[in-house]
Amino acid sequence: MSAGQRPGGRSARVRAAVLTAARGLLVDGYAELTVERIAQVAGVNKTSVYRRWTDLEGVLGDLLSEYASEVVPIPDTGELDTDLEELALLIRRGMTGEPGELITALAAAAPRNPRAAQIVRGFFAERFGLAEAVVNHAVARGELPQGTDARAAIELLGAPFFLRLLVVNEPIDEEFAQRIAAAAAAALRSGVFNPARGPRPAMGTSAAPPASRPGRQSDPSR
Amino acid sequence: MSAGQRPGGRSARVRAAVLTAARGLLVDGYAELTVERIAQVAGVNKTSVYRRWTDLEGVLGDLLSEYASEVVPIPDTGELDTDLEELALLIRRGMTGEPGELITALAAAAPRNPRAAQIVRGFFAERFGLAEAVVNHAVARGELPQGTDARAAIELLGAPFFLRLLVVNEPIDEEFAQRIAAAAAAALRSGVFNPARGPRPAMGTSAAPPASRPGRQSDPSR
DNA sequence: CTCCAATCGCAACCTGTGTTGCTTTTTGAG
DNA sequence: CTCAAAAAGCAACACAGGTTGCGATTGGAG
Repeated sequence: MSAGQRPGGRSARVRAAVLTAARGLLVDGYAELTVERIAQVAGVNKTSVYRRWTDLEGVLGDLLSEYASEVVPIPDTGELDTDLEELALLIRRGMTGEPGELITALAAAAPRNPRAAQIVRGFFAERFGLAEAVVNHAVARGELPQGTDARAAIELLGAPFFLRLLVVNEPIDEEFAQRIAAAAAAALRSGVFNPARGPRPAMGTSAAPPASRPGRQSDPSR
Repeated sequence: MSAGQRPGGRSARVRAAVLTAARGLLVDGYAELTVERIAQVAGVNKTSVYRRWTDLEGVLGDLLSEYASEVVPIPDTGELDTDLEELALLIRRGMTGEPGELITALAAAAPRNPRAAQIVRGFFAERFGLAEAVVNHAVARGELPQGTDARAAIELLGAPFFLRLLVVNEPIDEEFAQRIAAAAAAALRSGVFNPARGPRPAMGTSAAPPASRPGRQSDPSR
């Protein structure tokens, strides 16, 4: 066996040039981003880009995987509230600036591009999985009951960032992050994510009638 | 000088045909959706579509505005928890099936298409605004303190649905909706959404400063 | 019923994305 | 240094999305 791939000099140079160019163009927004322009800026022929990455989204995926390989320091301050706050601030940093653009672009491509969808899904599956440690530590510490649904809690914590980034397009500042963290902490402590109680919060009064549809408007019209 | 627009017979027929065709194609997913195909299915020339709607996203926007004009019965059961649960189930219904595809498509187009972004933003600004009533009612009822940030609470409630719809692509079932509602209720009661800052026990309600207009924020920084 | 403007259909055309076949350069083992 | 394979460059092309100009239809006021 001989002659496998060959990531030697030029190939590496082309690859680096393309990724750098893509990164540079990305800050001008996804709207301006196109394979041809990337190739042009990189001083490379567009066929090279298409052959190596297939797609614009392939290039973006490569960029994202650089972030994915960065080690994120999952907070472990010894207390749930501060851990959650640190985590929220971390998420915030990963959602603003360049990585934010990257996520936006890939998320936008996802509905039309299965590979892009896969990339996004995989990335956040991993990230969320790591973040669950914050909740699990609190469980181990006795701050939260055993069996707390860490995944659901992390989803609750992360979701508002996506809402602002992808839909509402409002600024994501530190105060916002802090408030989300506090909300997640409150939800966690309320026992909502405890499998034993089910979705019922059981705060005060259990006077709610057991009717399946307690409200008055149940409108099947559509 | 007369003759304004003319939404008479044929125009109306074309419009209806296009929207129906778009709706029909949408269920096969956004990936299959294109102006040319819509025109073809509608039995209409593509130029007609482009002239009237400019864009594929324009057509989608029209479809969405049909939903927007539907009256949504904001829950008012007399209790915060059940109101939130009803609301969450309502959101769930608006996120699954056809409207879900519609939202997905428009959100995906948004980063490249300012008009699409505007449509999505406007739609949810209105919807969220209506939903705030649930929180405000609870405030009026004394279940929550004056000045509770209804908007933030509704964002917290809605966000997880978007996360699942747009990035993680996981099923959005009723149990999920119920749990999110419970989490939002817990966060609300914890006082996280009070302007006073810091978690306070709810229900207390005495130290409310004499704000001139209850539940009205004059300057949401823009 | 008549007639004009609004609207639609049609066909040609422009543009940018992505593909293909082939040539040229580069790499790295022998 | 030599040379075969790998990768990049180049140019022509295919094709879908979108635009434009013009003639044909149609709606509705008079």
